[in-house]
Amino acid sequence: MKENAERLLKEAERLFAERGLEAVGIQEIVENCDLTKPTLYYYFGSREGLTQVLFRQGFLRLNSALDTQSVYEGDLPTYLKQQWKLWFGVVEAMPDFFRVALSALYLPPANTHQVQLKPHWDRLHHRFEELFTKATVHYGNMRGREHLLAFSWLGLLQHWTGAFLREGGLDPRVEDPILRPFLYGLFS
Amino acid sequence: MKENAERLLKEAERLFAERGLEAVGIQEIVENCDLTKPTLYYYFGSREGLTQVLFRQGFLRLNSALDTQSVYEGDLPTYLKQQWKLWFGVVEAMPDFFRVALSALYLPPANTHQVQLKPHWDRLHHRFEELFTKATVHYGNMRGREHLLAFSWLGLLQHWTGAFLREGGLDPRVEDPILRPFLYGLFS
DNA sequence: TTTTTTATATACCTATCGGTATAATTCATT
DNA sequence: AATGAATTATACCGATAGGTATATAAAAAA
Repeated sequence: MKENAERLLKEAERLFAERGLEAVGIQEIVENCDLTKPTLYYYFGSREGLTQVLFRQGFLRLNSALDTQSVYEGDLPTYLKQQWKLWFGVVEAMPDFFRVALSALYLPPANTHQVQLKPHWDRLHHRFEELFTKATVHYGNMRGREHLLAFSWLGLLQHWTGAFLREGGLDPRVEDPILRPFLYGLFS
Repeated sequence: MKENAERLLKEAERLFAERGLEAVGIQEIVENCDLTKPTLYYYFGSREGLTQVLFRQGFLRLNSALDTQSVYEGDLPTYLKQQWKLWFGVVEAMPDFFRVALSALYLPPANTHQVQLKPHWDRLHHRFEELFTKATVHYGNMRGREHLLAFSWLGLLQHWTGAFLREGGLDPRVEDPILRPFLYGLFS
């Protein structure tokens, strides 16, 4: 990607993270980059095109990071703990992206940004669901709850990502008291 | 409150819930009520005044509903289950309000609507924290975790409220698998 | 070197935003 | 009936929104 396109994308992400997706205009983005509107429209076509690229890149990086984890092999608690660490590693690496991605989490279905972001969150949910489905081979009692478990797991990650972003980090001592009840829930 | 003021408030809530707080203009609100802008400004002073009244009324009603629960008396799991039911009773009674209140949950701290809504969510968190603090009398092992537990409990409610609003309700059969791990977490 | 493609700027478009000065209307009180 | 307050409408404000027609500059290809 060309340098100015990246600068625009980076600055847009920064501003969106700072004040919200709908509170930042195109004008301000290009001004902060010492560029003009036609340049942004040359690269991204429209405002939606800009946010679309932003979301796609961010979730691609998140998914790639999760992909680095070796395949699940029978020890689900350990696997999830690793995934937790992996997740928050990415949050720490690109906090602005998560601020933006989270900001649209509960937007109404008819909202433009929700329309753009939902597929990405859904893919994550699907990914988790597949994990829990695979795990039913070893944890048969989970059968029939894969969807619910994936949704709860995603909720846990989202909720504590919000906390991470507000407080600039997560006290490592809370990891255990957070994860333990969820892991317990897998077996009961 | 005067009739037209209530109509405006109700219509604003509906539109905000449908498309998001920042995607709806004053003009559209008043038009849908067959009124004009000066009328809205006569009653609410400004756009922020309108949303402020909206949030205040909604959270007042939520808190009032939670207040109907008798004081905690030593059986925390039962108390929380009741509170869960109470909460989702309110969600069902005023879904649009929760759509709006949730939509700003993860907005950046500098965002206007986040600024307006955060105090209300904080008050809820505070309320829950007090509950868990009281409960440490009977559940000493919770001591020192009151803040974390209140935050987790709030997160659980928010997450599943989102699900409720998307799907138009919550399968009562999921209540137990959701609550059980959290309640377990209280003791470990 | 000429031509073509890529990249950026100037200057403008229409629509809408939140908000208001002013006037008219409605309504209760006297 | 006259008065004064409460309520609503007409018509406007400046600012900014997203977006673009057109020209120009820079770089690559011929």
